[in-house]
Amino acid sequence: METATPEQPVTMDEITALAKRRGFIFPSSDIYGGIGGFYDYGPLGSILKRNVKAAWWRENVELRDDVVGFDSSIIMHPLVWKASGHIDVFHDRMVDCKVCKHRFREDHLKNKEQCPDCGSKGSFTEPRNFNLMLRTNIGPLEDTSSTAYLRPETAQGIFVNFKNVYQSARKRPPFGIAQIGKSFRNEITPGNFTFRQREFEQAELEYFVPDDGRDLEIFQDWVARRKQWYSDYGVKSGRLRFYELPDHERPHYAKAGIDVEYLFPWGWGELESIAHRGTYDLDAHMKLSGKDLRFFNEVSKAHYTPILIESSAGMDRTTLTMLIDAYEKESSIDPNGKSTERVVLRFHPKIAPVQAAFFSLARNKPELVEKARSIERALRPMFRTQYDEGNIGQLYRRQDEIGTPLCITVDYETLDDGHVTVRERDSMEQERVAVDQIERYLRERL
RNA sequence: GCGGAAGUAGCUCAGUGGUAGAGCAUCGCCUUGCCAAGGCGAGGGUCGCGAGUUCGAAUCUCGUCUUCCGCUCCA
Repeated sequence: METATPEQPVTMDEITALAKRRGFIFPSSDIYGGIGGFYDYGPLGSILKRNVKAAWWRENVELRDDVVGFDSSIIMHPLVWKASGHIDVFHDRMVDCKVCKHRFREDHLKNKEQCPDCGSKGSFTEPRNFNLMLRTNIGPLEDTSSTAYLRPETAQGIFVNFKNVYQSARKRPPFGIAQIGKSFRNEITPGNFTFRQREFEQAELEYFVPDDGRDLEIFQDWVARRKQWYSDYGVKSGRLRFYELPDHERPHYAKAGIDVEYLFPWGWGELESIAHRGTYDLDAHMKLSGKDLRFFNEVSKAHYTPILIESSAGMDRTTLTMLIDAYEKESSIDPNGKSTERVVLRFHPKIAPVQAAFFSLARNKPELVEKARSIERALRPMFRTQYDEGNIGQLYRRQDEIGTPLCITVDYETLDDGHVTVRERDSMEQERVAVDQIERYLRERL
């Protein structure tokens, strides 16, 4: 069990408990005992994740004239995975040593009879296939000719549509193609809540660069953009690092690579990988498909394969990061001298599942209830709102725990002076605002 | 995959062979009325699942599944 540290005082127990209690994330198929590596997003979690994805899409597609969006199918032609190398890489034949229980790739063993770790002879199991791609069958016959794979990454859908996209969108390098979608991997050991799942969602941007020597500059520019994005959405800088991959951790064709990592309660974990991939991916598809995916350089009068700068971010991991990073537990002493605790999620207003909650100070006074409900109803088209009623202290705490930035309360005076109380989540400070100004007030703050 | 631990209400747990419980949470009513946990009431569990032993199993036995921790594996 991980321990709380000054840098990351939250424990995963607190996060998973809150996630379930408030309806962010549940184990998949809960009533059947769950299924390892799969999770479901509840009413609040589904909005949170949607908001995270929308924030990524807004920044990397909508606000850029050099990036276009894309959405490819999950199942593709099996040859796609042949060209990408996934069928070979993800198809390792593994043997286990029955004595020391260690597992090895068969093709990595120098001596097929002797275990390199414990020296036992003849202790290996029969080689078994470890296919990390999830498999299915196309058509009703379950024979090998119909085997297909659920994509282990979304990127290949972009590569194989590369020509369709740039021709129809009339783009030439430098330009990017972005996609958010589900991917699947038969992870041997899923774990750490939604961090390592067998079904997960990726946001990938494939940026195609001309052969004019600006590839490393564009790579660095992208890293800076991503830094800014995490910072804009309030991820604490002390819990975020950009790990530069040394030569031996990168593929031979890659000139640079950076992992974006977050300090999770169990340690540093990868959120996103930013990679210089050279011409590797397009070359591979050109070779297997026989299609020409090159451009013509008008200056050098030569054909060239665009260089690829890839950014691949895990949306479930980013959502989990937002949940963990926003989590704070405050202890204070109330006026009666009693120690009291407050759990608050300090979400950025753009990703908070509920942006503004509206209360009636009394639930058994119909005129207050109706007033609060009608204000909430009027603002619902503009903001993510919620109506609630009851003990005011409880209402505030409940909204704190789901990260609602602003609470608006209708009280007895509202009926006389037309003002409501607005209470801010982080400072807990209150101010009176005229009802006819409330929309403008929220617009400035959310 | 290996080792260890744990599965009883939404949550935290009590209950060691004899009619399934508590606190919190949820819902309703009352009360209070700006920073939670005042009153009354209600709903909610084939005790993870399956066999076995027994007159009788949450409890004993076996199997199985799931989760967590550590290792292993893995980008």
